[in-house]
Amino acid sequence: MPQPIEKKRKFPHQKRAHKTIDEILEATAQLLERGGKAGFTTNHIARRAGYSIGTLYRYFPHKLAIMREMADSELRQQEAAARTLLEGTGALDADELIRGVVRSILQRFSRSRARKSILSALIDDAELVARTNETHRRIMHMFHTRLVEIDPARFRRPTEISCLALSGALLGSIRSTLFYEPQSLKDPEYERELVAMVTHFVSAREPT
Amino acid sequence: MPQPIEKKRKFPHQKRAHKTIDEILEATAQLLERGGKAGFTTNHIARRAGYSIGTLYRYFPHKLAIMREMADSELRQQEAAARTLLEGTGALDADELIRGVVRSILQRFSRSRARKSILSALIDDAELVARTNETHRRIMHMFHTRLVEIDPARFRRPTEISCLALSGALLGSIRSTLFYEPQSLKDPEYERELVAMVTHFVSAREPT
Amino acid sequence: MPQPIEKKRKFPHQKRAHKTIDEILEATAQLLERGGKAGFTTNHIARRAGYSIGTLYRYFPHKLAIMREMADSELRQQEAAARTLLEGTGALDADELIRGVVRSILQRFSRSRARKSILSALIDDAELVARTNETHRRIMHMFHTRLVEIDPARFRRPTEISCLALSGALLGSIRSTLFYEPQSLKDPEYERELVAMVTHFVSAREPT
Amino acid sequence: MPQPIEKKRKFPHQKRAHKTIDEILEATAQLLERGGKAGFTTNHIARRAGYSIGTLYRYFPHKLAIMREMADSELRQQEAAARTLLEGTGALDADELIRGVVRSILQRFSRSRARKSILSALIDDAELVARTNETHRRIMHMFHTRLVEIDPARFRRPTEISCLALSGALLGSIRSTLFYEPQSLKDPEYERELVAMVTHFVSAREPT
DNA sequence: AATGAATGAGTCTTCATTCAT
DNA sequence: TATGAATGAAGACTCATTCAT
Repeated sequence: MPQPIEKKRKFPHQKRAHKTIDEILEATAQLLERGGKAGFTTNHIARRAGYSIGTLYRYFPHKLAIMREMADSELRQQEAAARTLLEGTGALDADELIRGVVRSILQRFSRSRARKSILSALIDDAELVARTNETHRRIMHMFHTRLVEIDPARFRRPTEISCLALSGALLGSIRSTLFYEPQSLKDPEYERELVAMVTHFVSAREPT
Repeated sequence: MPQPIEKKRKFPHQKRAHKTIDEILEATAQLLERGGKAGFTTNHIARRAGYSIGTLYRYFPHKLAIMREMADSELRQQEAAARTLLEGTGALDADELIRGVVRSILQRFSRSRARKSILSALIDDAELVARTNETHRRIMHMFHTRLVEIDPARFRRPTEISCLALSGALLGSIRSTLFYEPQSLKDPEYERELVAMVTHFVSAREPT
Repeated sequence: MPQPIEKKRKFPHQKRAHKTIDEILEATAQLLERGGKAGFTTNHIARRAGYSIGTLYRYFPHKLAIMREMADSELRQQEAAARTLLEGTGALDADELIRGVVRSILQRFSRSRARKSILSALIDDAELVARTNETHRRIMHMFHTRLVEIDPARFRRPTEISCLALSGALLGSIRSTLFYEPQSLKDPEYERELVAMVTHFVSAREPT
Repeated sequence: MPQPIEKKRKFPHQKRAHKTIDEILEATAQLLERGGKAGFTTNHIARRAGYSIGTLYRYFPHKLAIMREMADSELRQQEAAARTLLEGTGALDADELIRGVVRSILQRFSRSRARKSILSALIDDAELVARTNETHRRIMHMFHTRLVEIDPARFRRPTEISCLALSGALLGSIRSTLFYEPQSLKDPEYERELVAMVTHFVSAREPT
């Protein structure tokens, strides 16, 4: 899957277009869900969405654009969920917040089996990988900053690198578990492990 | 110990086969290193290895088998490196050991850019993903066990799930950094972050 | 006089159809002018003309019909220009007339870069090629006949074949220059070459 | 037909390769001959050549390359024929030489009906058009120069522009006749017309 | 055993044309 | 009458794999 230049597709008056686009994205997710990247072709997507291949290309300039839209949508949802959590919990204490974050991410991943395939599809597209990591890092930064606000003595200050390491660790752990032992994603012990890891990670370090 | 794959690995060695197989694997690695998945075809591999495509198919039944052999070889090396570290450092204290582990993994990843492509190329193969995760978990278990031996009071006991979480976190963080900010892999601060994370992860937990 | 094509051209004019048809033809010409055959699609034509693709197909049964109408219109203009030249210059001497013809054709070609694309787009259509050649031959015949009227002693009589050869030579030379060295089209020396060629061609031959 | 970048195809030991290539080119010519550009697809070419589409792409990096090879081969033959004529006729007088040139070109065109389609296929490819025109111009220059050698008093000196005009006129006339009235190509009167045209064209001009 | 020419199913993408609204 | 969403046949090109030599 190369990365052609973006072309313009003029969109009709956003009404029925949205429906078609959503159906195409839905079909893409379904297709990715079963079978992964095998058989993941534009023709299959179109067929499953109930449209012709021509229609698919009316709304997306190329295959990669479909995946990008999926991923962007996912990232938007993740960021929105993070903000909601942060705003709705002004009163929460730090531990509850940490638990909330971990749980929120875990739920998101254990809910949709498609994510797994999306992730694997993503991996070919450098731009998407970058966008994803950047978003995750930003979310982690938001949380970590909030924790410091809540209890400046207990938590260390976030840095670029600490957020990189943390988001990588948290998401990476979830990702590999998703592939390897998806059922563990719902195991309370697994959640506890992650919470502990995050907690220690963001805590102020005693000089070693 | 490379051998023709999926021929039930009859005997340990098969004379000159070794050499050919190694050269094919080497060519595969090189090809993946520059160019990633683009242009990564069986014909290219054969050509670069200095053999004909027909010869390549004498030693590997299909492309996936080459990838699997590569990955297996990599995993074998990783496990061997881990054992060496563990054995050669009987006298090391716990902190040194942790630092040694992290450093060893970091070096392995920052050395070869090929791993990145290999990772993405392999992610489609469920069996390989499983094998990889299993190995990493086993390695983590070995280390964690050793730590407990060194200082039973300071470290908690490893569990299946804790090793899963830890290996996912450690490797996942490195993986996403590799894709997103490969230069950070050599940043001492990044190493410190990982060391701290691992240290806390394996430490006995104070009641929260 | 554009009309819906291949509907047997019932009546000379059909109210507002004229305007739409002209706009479509104009859009076609513009599109061909920039970009040539690349991106030259019915949808682009319709969009640029400010109509929907459906509307375009109300006025033209298929893409080829648009091209034909364009070409026909061009031929009609060429023939009209030729007649104007012939009528308006009753007093001109023969050499002036020849120069006038050559200059008129050259100007027509160097004015619009679209002709180049039109030419190449039409070359597949045997009927159009025939129509074009026939028209050019007819025009040449008109001129040659007039020259004989002006000075029967100096000029030989036109024949079917001589007009074919002459129109082919004149237009062919211009055509290849248009493709290969368009700037030469405005070079006075080039014009002189053509004038000389035509002059000799239509002159009475001394016995060789 | 876009113009992708040339890729490299490593050629096997020129033995059987040549055969396959020739068969592909032959099939291309045949296909172009009947049906012109309609149905002129890579798959058709391969099928007609008796090979699979994959084989075709083993020898040609893309469709355009096939046509370029055809055209180049044609041009090479034309130039070779011209040189042969020039060398073999050191003793010929000027008129015989002119007649020889015209006749040689006419024969070449009336022999192969494929040329017609090649020409039309060519027209999309700016590079080929340029190459073709350049070759024709060069050939004309060779002839014109020789004529001056034979009889410096009778013939004017060739210039860049005169050769452009002449080759355009000669080939252009033939081209349009080929499309429009191919049978005239064998008409002695048509040949005489062309000979006269060329003769006058290269003759020294009396001051007008 | 080695070679590499040949295969062809499968992939993405385009675009003229139709037709329900 | 106008619209534009939808269609789908068709085309260029790739690449894992086979097999005659």
